[in-house]
Amino acid sequence: MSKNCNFIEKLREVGLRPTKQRLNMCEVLFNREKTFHFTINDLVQMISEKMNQKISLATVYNTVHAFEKKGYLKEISIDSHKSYFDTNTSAHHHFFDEDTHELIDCDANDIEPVNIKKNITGKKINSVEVLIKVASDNQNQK
Amino acid sequence: MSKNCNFIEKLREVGLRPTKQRLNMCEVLFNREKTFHFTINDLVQMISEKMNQKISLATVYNTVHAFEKKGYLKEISIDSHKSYFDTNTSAHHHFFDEDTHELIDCDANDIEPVNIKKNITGKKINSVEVLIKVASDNQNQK
DNA sequence: TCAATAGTTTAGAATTATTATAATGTAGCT
DNA sequence: AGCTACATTATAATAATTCTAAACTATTGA
Repeated sequence: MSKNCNFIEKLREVGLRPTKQRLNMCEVLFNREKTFHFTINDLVQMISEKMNQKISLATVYNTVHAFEKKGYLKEISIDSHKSYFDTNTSAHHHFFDEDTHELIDCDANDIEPVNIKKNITGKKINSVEVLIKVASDNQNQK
Repeated sequence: MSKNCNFIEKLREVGLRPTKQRLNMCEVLFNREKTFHFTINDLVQMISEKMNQKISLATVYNTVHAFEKKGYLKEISIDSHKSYFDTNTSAHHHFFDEDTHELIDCDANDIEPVNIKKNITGKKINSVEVLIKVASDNQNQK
């Protein structure tokens, strides 16, 4: 339950009220060792299970976006039909497994810093993201 | 009109029938100097103008996907709400202007080859894509 | 040249992901 | 306890995309 207190703190800090739903979301999202990648649908499922009752889709969308705006979650674009989110909000890159549709973090030393020689005049670089798509080695790959 | 013949050839080669609609799409897509980035909606607009009559959305979707499957177009994921396509199907990277929502090609020498030190066992790398998000330098950026 | 057929186009319906709405509920303050 | 502002909810609305089935057209071969 002490972690629960932490989540209450966390939510307060960013100006979100610690509601039952949000605390359950926190548990699912942040109470884990490793980075967690998910779609909204995944999350609705998992929270519902944890609460042992249905949570509204709208709540999950709203809250995920609130977390995102506050910098607790990061959106990742891989394919245009689904939004993936990442609990690791630091700058990092990804592998995407085209067979399983799974996202895997690269850590900083898996990949050398990307060296960009050109820049767009009057614009500043906000982010640099590398996406490495992988698939089964042997058989016919799509 | 000779370019039109080329397009007929091109389509035949990949097993697509050269219909009025597809030839107009070819004109819009491939009859240009520089790489072209577009969304389906952009394209419907432009083809309709060229034909001086409405083209069905479904036709554009079908044909874009046919071109994509045949390797004439490449899809690029930037934000999860829109699909962008690119007439440059070679491996290359992109700038995305968050102010104007414009995509800009990097050419090979704008960016040093990305050096990946980790690999996922049993998987082969299909593609490595870098997306550099840029926005106005001066004022408040989102 | 013409008809058969296999692939195409089309409008509109269906689907899916996401966002908006408006009523009801709840946290935090007094 | 009760007020107020913010949250949650079910449902409706919107947007992008895909499906469907009927009408159409390019190609082939008689």
